[in-house]
Amino acid sequence: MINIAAHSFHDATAIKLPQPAMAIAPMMAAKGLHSSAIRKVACNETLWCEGDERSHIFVVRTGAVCLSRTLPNGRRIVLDFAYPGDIIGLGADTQPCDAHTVQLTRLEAIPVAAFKRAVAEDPEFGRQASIQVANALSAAYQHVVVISKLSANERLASFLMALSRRNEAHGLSPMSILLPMKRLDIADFLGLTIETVSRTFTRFREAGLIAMDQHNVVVFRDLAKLRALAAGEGEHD
Amino acid sequence: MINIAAHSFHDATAIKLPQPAMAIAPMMAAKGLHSSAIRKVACNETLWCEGDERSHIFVVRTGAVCLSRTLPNGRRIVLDFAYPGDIIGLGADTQPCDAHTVQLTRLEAIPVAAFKRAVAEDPEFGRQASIQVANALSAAYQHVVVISKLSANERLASFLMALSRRNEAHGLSPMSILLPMKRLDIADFLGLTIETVSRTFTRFREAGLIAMDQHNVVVFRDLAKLRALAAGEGEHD
DNA sequence: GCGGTCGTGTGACAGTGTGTAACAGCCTTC
DNA sequence: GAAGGCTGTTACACACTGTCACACGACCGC
Repeated sequence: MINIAAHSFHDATAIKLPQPAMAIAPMMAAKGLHSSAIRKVACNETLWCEGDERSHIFVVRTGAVCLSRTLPNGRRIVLDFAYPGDIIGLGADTQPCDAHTVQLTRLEAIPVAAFKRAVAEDPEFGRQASIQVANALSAAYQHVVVISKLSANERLASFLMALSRRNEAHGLSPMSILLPMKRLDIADFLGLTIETVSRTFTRFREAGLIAMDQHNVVVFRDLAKLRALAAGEGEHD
Repeated sequence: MINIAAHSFHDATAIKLPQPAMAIAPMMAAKGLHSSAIRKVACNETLWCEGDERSHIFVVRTGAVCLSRTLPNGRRIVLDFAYPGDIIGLGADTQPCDAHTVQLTRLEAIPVAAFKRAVAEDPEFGRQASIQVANALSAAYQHVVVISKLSANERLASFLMALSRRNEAHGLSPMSILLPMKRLDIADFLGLTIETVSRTFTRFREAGLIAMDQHNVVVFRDLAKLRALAAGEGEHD
């Protein structure tokens, strides 16, 4: 359930935070762990459920994965999204959340046994994995901040800016992003309803902050203002 | 910033989750790490700030510590509380949050260097520390759930029941708890305002769910209903 | 005693976001 | 091309929580 990309979800405190320690990815490649089978998974398929014994570590190749929890009465919370390049399933032996695809997704599946062998052989490898978990924790803290103290406008801006920064980190343009998930997933991630998300998109369009030709493509028109919103500097105070 | 006790903040999903792996505490004792100096810290003192290099791992002996983040505009979010027996400061080398005391607190301070030596000597020790971080992540996920999907009533119930369970786990009565922190800390932890927290306490009293002679002592009168509330089973749906 | 601060509790009111609903656009299916 | 399902958008009344204001008690120094 550890999601390296989660670490990019830092707007309010982006400057202070350590860089995502991606060192583990090349280490995994060097160990031949990437030779594992590649799975092609349809949209809306469950990878694991909360409480499951962890069986594999997954590396997302294409598509997107959604990490969530569900309350007894059916209310769902999205804890994180995993995008291509992200590693999910690090951490404890018992899954702390559900994981399901939100698109047609290709994954590399690394059996936990193989992963643990690699850790046992090379302590540095285990150390890198721990750093990823610590980064995920820091990202979860940031998620708490976003949900508990930001307005709907600020939350959506924070979400969009995280994706923009992710694009930038991957050598793509930060001026536009592609939303692989549905409005409901965004709403459940930001602790809002689907209607509020929809309304906020509309407000951003009307205010000239963004432009949208399609439902899943966002072009940024005023990155500075969006970043200020995302950092919680706008509106109140 | 890792807080073992945080793990007890699981009401909605308590059954599914692994037991707090306290194995690391006796291991630390066995390694003589506990021989470190004990610090007596006044109320409202800062132990570290977000972004600081980690210098010590702390074991709380008495009192209570509050882990928080602050937004650029001054809005504060409490991420967790650490109580006697809890270990804080595990995880990454850069602190992901602030830490300050909310009471007169006695702490054992273990220098990071000594801790790292112990990890290098004994991989199992490092593994136990990683498990603590993973547990803290699971607790942070639960915090996201509480804040994003529960009502004010449910949030406060969730908080009170976590403390009740903690008492139970420590061999004390689950029927009453002591609140070491102020209303403002509780409010910032639950993503509410101090007024809402105050009103919710009053509502609980009037509904016969709790009794309070003093501001910081809560006696539970209807644990079953409170637990249902905490699990998000009450009210809506 | 007095006046000050701090923490807490309570009331009136406003505002944000929600719930419910209807509707539009796009896709698949027949 | 029509029917139906899914996703997204918009409108409006309502509820919950936040904001602002003030009262109360405990504690402290004068």
